[in-house]
Amino acid sequence: MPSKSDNVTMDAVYTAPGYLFRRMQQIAVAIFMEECRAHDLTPVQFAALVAIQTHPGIDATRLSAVIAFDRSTLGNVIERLETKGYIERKPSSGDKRIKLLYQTRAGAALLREIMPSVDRAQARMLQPLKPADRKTLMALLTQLVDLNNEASRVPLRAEDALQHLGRSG
Amino acid sequence: MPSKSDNVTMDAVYTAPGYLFRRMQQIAVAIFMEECRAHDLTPVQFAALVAIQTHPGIDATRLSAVIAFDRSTLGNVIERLETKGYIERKPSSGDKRIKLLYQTRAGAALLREIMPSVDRAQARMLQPLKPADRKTLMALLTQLVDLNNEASRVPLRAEDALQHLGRSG
DNA sequence: CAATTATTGACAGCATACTTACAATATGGC
DNA sequence: GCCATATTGTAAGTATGCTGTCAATAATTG
Repeated sequence: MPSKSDNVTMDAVYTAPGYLFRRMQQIAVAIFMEECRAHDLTPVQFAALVAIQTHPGIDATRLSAVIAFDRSTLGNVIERLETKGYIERKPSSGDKRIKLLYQTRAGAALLREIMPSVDRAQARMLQPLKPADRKTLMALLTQLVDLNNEASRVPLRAEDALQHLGRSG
Repeated sequence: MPSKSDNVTMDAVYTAPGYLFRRMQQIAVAIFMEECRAHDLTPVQFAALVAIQTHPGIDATRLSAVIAFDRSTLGNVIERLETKGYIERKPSSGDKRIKLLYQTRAGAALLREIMPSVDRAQARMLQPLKPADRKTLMALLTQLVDLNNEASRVPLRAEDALQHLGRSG
């Protein structure tokens, strides 16, 4: 606690949860990019590619809900994945507004190849902690993200994709 | 654990530390922006403003080390703070390359006014957890960020600013 | 069935975050 | 003092992440 109420110190930044979350995110991205450099795939593109593989024929709006991504941003991500040949966009026969997303053979191959690097990256992020502490941190973070889901601008809606699978074509 | 080794599920995304860190960062920024909407200041701009108040006459390179920010990004952040009238850039008498950063009266006033909102935002981020769990999470996260400091592209170097105070003019 | 409302994808704009490159300037060794 | 090297700020380019808006199309409702 600072001695004077109007004298802000750097502790107001360094001990703030928001600062630590941003810092950890920076570190996580740096480690991911370092491990996956050879595969030319960002963390976001990886998540999108996995989601498209898991939910073939999903559309962009539902994809954004499945990986808790902003829809506007996702458009560019999809475009990059398409340019690189990892996914395809096909018009829907039922709904002329939407474009269905499918993984290509190259996309599936890339995902197989990159998994070890991704696993290494994820392990490296937590490596400095003792195993028990890693579990504690992940448990608390999982809880917190879940309980704060509605606070983010793009809440996670993992179920929407399943609804979709039951209707479109 | 998936039953087939080549069949990736969304768990590969949802349980990955990197995904949780990104998600938590999204949530933290959303909460900060919501609480501080009236003050027209982003989390990054807030950190920069605090650092400039704490280290008057710091230059951009040292500032980037003090708040663990990319130097290129920081150029734009500084420009926005200057445009809004919260800081000033003055040439250094000793080194013609650098521009020294100072907080304006308006910047100091803004910082005073915004602190309650910032505190509220930081509290809200952790609120869903029990008090004991908040402490545990912050302690582990502080450790992890510190131990992973060198892994990020812009490691935190809090001391550099102090070195600077002892030489420039 | 027609009119309102909602959804979808695209786009423009702002703000981080990082990479590389560059010009101006400092600093070091010689 | 001169030259190789390093530092500083800036800019261009890429990639998220968000806010809006818009047109096309669907779905709903009177």
